[in-house]
Amino acid sequence: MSDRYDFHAIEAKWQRIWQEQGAFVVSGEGRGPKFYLLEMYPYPSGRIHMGHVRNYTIGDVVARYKAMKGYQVLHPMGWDAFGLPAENAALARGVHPARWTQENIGFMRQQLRRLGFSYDWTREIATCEPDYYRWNQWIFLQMYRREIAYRRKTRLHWCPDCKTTLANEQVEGGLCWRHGTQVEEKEMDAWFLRITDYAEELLAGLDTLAGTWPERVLTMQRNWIGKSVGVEIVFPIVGDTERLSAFTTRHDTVYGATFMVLAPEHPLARRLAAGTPQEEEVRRFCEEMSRQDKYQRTAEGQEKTGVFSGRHAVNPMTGKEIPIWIANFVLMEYGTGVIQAVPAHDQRDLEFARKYDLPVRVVVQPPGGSLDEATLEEAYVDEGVNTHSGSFDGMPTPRAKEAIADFMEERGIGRRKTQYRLRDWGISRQRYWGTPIPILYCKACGTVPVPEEDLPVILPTEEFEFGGPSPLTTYAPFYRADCPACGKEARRETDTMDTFFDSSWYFCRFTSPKESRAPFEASAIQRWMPVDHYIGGIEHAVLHLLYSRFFSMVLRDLGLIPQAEPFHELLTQGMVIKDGLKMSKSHGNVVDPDDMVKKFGADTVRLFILFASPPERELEWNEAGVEGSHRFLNRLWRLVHQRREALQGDTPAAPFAGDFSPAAGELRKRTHQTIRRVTDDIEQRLHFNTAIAATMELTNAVSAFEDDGSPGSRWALREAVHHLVLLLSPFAPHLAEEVWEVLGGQKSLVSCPWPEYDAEVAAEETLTIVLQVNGKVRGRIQVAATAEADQIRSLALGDERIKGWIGEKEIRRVVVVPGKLVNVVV
RNA sequence: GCGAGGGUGGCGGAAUGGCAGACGCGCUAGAUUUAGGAUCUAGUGCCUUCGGGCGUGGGGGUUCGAAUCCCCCCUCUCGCACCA
Repeated sequence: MSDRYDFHAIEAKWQRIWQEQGAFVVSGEGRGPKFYLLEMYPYPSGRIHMGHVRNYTIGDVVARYKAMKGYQVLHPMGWDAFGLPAENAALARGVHPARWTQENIGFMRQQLRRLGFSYDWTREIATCEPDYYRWNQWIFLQMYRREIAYRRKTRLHWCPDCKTTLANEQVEGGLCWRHGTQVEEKEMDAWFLRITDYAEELLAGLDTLAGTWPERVLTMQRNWIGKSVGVEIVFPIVGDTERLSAFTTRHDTVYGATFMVLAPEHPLARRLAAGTPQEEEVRRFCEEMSRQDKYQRTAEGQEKTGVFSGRHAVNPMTGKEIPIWIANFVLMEYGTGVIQAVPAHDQRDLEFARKYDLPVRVVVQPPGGSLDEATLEEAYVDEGVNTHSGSFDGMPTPRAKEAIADFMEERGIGRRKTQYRLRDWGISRQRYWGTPIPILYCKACGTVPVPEEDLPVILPTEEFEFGGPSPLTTYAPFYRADCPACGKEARRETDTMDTFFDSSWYFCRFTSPKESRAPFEASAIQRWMPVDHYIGGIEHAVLHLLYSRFFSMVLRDLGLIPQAEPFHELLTQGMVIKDGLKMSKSHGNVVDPDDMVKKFGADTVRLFILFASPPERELEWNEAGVEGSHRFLNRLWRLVHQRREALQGDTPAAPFAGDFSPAAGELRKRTHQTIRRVTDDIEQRLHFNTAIAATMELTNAVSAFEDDGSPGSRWALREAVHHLVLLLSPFAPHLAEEVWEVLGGQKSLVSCPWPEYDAEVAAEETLTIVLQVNGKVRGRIQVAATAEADQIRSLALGDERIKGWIGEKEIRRVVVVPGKLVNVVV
């Protein structure tokens, strides 16, 4: 053993040994209960970034810790290998997306290996391999058969930079999630997955995840699903056979509906106005609206504008005729694209009514209040008691809702309805680098699924021209096919799948990645699913995590997996920050993990990342802090090196029968207290920063310990260092292994059990009691841990300093908290 | 606007009703060294008349005791955003 901490040599050595031993390979029914630990697999963009390193380091600590605790740990890694950046790279550098992707995977795999992560590399998958994507196609066919996958023509979000359509979830405030480009609208045929069929279960499942998923993610998914319970009310149109249906959650206010409003895109908007004096005005308004950017037009705070359609509807409850308007603030996508406007009880409707001088009618009074419709400035939106509502007068809001809904259903005026904000998931992408959708279009037979035995539909990897439309659309060997039903010529679907399809079930594939007859093997799924602990970035709170939950429900309904929720515990790690900004290329503040590993070693980088901040919080990158972590590892190295002679000998596994000096006893106490602290910090809240701080304190105690050469002293020293190394091994595994070997450890730490603490040794025999007078600290005393409250009380009152502070004052109360403090109130 | 999470030394952070600032960084002084951005030792919240006083975004409250619980306000980050 050299006296220099040669981290390059040490890390390379142990990475080789782990690989040779297959230290992390999982096969068969291993010892112990299962633990499936997964980190979100990366897109092979070219290089690992600090966010990956953080994500995977956190996961690796948990994996190594659980393995030492006796679990059989499944800890796989793979590549989310389809996607647009590969095509962009092809355009920019003339490299085929397949080659670019493969090269990136090769490079990034080496980067991950150099960080010493405990992956079972025999299970590595890449979604761009036919072995993988054929099962995308197979799952798609099962969905098609069950009508979960369907095709329809619709308006879709189109990103001009991606040159493809986007799912609702991929549009953020009207901008492309990847490019930040204004998203356009395009009408086209596309494949959808009926995620809305699972809206209710997706919502209900969130309740079962409370406690194991962050509240933030649950809220985001709840908001995204956006459930509303209400009534769809039918309003006849005067002089027309058409009727208007409007969804509302406030059917209790229907008596106050004094006008109707249609979205400008509503198909009836222009037709209703035809032949009225307003026809021209309506035409102009609708055209102007269609020219405006929809996201700006429908943004909150936008001035409400509209036009009268020239026609009237009938309020089915009052029988009164009410005008039909067309306005910018009504969305065609939500509900029916028509609203009943109740200005007294809806702020938007009130603003609109005041602007265009439409009637306001109060039908709900707050408790004790009396709203005046002539002077009302703010809509009353809370619950109250119905008024001016015919036979429903005097009913409190919840009862009025029930009674009015019943009444409407009996008369056929309306029906109860649950509305969701969630839309079906559009998965068609007009791109090349993705899974081909296994569908054929035959002139005679129509839409025909590719027979399962013909899978996979292979994505051709010829040297195409990239940059324009997908080369699949012009490459005849791909799109030309025979119809499996009639044998005549058919055209193959040339759209590929959204890559979120790939990632919605990859965690299942890891359980049996080589399975060739099915997407995964039943017994492997039984053993390993669900993922016990899933770790990744918050950016997938809605996208990937919602889609994966949906897929799991579908796979369960297909009888392929036992349970619906795929991820038991979820940890969303915080961002890596530098100079107050997210570390990213666009901010120009990127620190390359490779540079750091070269300069300080993988163990240092891992340790710093874990030490600087708890996992769920942001992490401020600070190179001085990295040096601090490096110094700590160096200090530990030197400590072992300097005391090498003393440290070799009987391991603490062999109990020591003799006596310990007071100093040795003190060190043993610290050792066992540290085991307890580190274990609790990992187990209870994954706070690695405080766990590492505890190991630093023990290191300091070992440094300060003066070895008197006696057998007891030697034994206590060895015990401390042995345990210290075990405790550090999940964080800095290479150094720990190397030191362990020096200490005389016979086998790799990977197969060593996590240390247990001895509660008796860890116990404090005396405690420091804080003495307070009126809540202010005025002194401290040492008492035996076994001391009773009465004893502590009299010791405290007898203390000279405390006597001085009490003086002549009258003691009003003495609070004694055994083991903690005494507070004298005067 | 609604929802979630934050605000503690010069910095990252610790303490979840009981000693505020563990641990680390940085800084100061000293030792050692040819030298050091290496190592070791000591110190390091602010004020102080050296008794002590003040201090966890601000204000109020509960309590013997509050960074921690409750109410109001300010502020930052993220998500949703005219959803009927």
